Amino acid sequence: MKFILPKSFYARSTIQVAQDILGKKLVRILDNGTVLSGIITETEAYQSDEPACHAHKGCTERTAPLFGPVGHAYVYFIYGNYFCLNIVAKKGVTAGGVLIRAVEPVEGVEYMQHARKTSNIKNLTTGPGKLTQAFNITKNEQGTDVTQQGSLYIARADVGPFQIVATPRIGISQAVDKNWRFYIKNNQFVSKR
DNA sequence: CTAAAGATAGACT
DNA sequence: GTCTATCTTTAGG
Repeated sequence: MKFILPKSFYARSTIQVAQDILGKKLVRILDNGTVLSGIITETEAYQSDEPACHAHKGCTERTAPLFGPVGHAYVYFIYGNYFCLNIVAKKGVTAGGVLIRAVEPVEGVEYMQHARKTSNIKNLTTGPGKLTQAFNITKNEQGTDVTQQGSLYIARADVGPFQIVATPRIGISQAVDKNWRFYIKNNQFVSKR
């Protein structure tokens, strides 16, 4: 039985969602029917009222989904090589989203190993650019509604209790004093840097 | 039209 | 631990 997180889950403060989405399952259905899934282990919160967010300067063509309805995917290309996956989530701000930084592979591990060209399971999805490669997520997934069972969605997962750790975000030059990066304590599948 | 910077990963010292 | 490839997006003339 699948338990997809409803839109109301994302209609809360971005920071709240970033924490609550930890331990949930990211599911990806490929065109050929292959199922890929993983437990979300690391996230970051971004919202338009702070300078580190892409949407801070206003709505542009790239960031448009962040201003739209919650529960949609926001995918962008960075550094000429990598994609990053975000889920739109906000309340009380004009735009905001949760960056998925890392997941723990569950289903479709063989496909991920092929896509990532490595058999080291701890190197498959432990970073924003890595997980999009492993899950075959590209700009085609831009705007996908993750509250509906389609090619990409997020479901509740059967995981035990865990502790959440908050730290400063990674790879940004502004608002680094905010502890808006969250990950599951003692989980090996988080990006280390 | 031209230029500069960026929510990274991987290779190299 | 440090350095660079690489190209989309965005700002400015």
